[in-house]
Amino acid sequence: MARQDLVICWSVQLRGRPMKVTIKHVAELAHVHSSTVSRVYSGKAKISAATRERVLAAAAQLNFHPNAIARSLTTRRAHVLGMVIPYTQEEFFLDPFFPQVLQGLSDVACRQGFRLLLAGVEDPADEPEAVLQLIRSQQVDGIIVQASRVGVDTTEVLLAEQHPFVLLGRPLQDAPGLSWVEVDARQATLEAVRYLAGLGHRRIAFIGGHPNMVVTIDRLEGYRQALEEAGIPYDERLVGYGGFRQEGGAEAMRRLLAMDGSRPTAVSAANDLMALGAMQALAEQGVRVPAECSVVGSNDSPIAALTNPRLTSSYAPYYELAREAARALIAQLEGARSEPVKRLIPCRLVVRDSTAPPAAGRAPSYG
Amino acid sequence: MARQDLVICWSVQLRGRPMKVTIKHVAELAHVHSSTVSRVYSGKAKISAATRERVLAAAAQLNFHPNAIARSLTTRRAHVLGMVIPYTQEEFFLDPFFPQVLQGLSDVACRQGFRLLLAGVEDPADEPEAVLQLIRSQQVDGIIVQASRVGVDTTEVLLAEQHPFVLLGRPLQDAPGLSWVEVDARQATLEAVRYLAGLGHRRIAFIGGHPNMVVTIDRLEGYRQALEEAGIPYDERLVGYGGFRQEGGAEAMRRLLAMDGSRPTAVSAANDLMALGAMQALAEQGVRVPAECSVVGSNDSPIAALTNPRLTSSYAPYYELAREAARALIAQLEGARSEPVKRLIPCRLVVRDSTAPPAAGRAPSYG
DNA sequence: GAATTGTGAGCGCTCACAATT
DNA sequence: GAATTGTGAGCGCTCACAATT
Repeated sequence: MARQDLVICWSVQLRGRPMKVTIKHVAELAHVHSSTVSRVYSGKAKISAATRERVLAAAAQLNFHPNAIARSLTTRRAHVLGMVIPYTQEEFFLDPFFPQVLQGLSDVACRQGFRLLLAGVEDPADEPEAVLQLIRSQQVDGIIVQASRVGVDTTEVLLAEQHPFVLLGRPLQDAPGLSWVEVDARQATLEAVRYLAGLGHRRIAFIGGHPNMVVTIDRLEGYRQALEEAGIPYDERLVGYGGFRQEGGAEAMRRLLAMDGSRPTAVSAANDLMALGAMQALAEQGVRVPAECSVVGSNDSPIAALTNPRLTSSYAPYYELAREAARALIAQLEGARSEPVKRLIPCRLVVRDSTAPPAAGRAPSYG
Repeated sequence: MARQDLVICWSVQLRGRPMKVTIKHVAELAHVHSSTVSRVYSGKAKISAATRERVLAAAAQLNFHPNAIARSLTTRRAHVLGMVIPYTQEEFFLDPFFPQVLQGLSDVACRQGFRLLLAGVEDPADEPEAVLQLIRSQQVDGIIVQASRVGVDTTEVLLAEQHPFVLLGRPLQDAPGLSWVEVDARQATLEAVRYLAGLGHRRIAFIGGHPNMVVTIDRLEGYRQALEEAGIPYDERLVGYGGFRQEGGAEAMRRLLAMDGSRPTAVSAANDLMALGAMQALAEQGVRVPAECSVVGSNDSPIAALTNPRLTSSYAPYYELAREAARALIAQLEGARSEPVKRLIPCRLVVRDSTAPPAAGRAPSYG
């Protein structure tokens, strides 16, 4: 190893930064043209074994490593997928959504030779702007956009400017060119409530996150469909919202418990934190779970198996969701004219100990 | 808005990819030289108000956005911090460590104009190689390296090649030039065990993660120090390892419970999952927590407040840790010759319901 | 003629220096 | 002379084409 050479190279400075070994230095040492060195590293061109070896030997001697930035500039491909993350939003990092999505994205991206660029935004209101800036800067070839965090106007600009992107979440308004992937929240809530009805419950409450979110609309649709199937009339007093937080779930549950005489005997919550909040509120009032009230969560976060009683919850395959998103995005990047992907991934109810048939003694009253 | 112009621009293709609007197009339209446009966007140079306006108007008309890749190539700065993530390691994504670290990194990075590049590795054994490749490719200006995941050889290469990097975690072997940040696991365990001893416990067990990890060595040191302070002799039979997983914690606890006559009355675990596993094993054997055995976790993950009984745990400030790491890394990048940072961040014991004085009836026997 | 290698413009910026007002 | 703008080489690669064996 020519340590000496390296030190000499490093001591050369340009604009205050150390000069790096380039393809030209390698070419010189190997007595070939720089394009030949380029061919060895780009992989696709055919190079004689002898030349390749000479080049690689020279590269090793000089400790040469190709500059990905320079390559990106000429190929117009960064091999990077982008995502904007609202780093001030605590709940974003508490939810299993975030780590599972990043794991799924890394997985597919890495296998296909892509990396992930995360751009933080302090103010969630800046998220649409950050998305546009990131993709326009050409640092990323495509971008994963969280549908619930940008408006229709942003997706319109992305489409108009022909940027490759995939929405994580179903958009409020679909459009022909839009690609999106989402967990099937409607089906998840449908199955959860259907399961509760099947156990014999007739007064089943629903605790959603934020009323205006698409996922909430979807869940509510599943809820109503399950009621209809079971011949249970819809009662809007049994619907509450907890903002996806534990305390919000507890408050919603307290309001539900305040309706004496027509209290629910079961509740389906839009995430596990709110379900835990509901369990907490039930415990406060001395209502036993599941004997006197069944509770079902959503998304099946790791905590669901650790609570007491262990929480029945519908598993949301966020990992798989992210993998689909990355696949769809890379397909857009590689494929000439690929069809937009619009995909709902099914959830699966995981039955544990927080659900049981209604107590015989507590006959539900029909509104 | 010259939509028409845009469409014309886009229709121009180069090597199969759409031709983007560049600084030259803007210069032409604004009747200035391209370097003037560059000055407007680079910010630092002084430009007359009139020229700036003309340039910005032209840029807006053409929907121009600077190419960050090209800028990086000339300035030799990507304004990106890198990190390698082992995406096949389930526990990595289950632990609060990962989301909290990413939140902290995003926070500091974003405020300083940096982004985060994540490079996935399938096989954890490839992590050192991936770290070197990422930083050598010049896609990132500096890199956050997880100390427990690379060897001394990797840090030596990073130092020798003068790459800016900060270790997340205390290295096995420190070196003069190394910068690292770590949560003070020794102090955390010291306080936890000191607290248990203060409650009157004399047979206190310790459940570590993996025996060979630096963090485990640190915790064990804190454990022994606390015992010494309390005048309790060290008994190696009271030390077990659970691999940071719930089931591992349960198994370690079962082994501890098998020592009849000299069972521990308290246990300190190196993370909350193992503490929960221990609680599960205790429940299996009908040992009540905390009445008959106290349990302390580590890191204070969100689940700690949700278990039954709620878990006493030492809070590990991973968010702050990541912020320190990012700050130290950016300081290296900006500062000429900054001192290496070697920083232990204190943890804080959060007392909840899983700890109590030992039961009077169960007199501990002294090994 | 087929396989391999050389040639040199170009990717879209920035910066030192020169020229202009 | 001070403030602003133009000039053009250069960052480190790749790719179409030409030249060579």
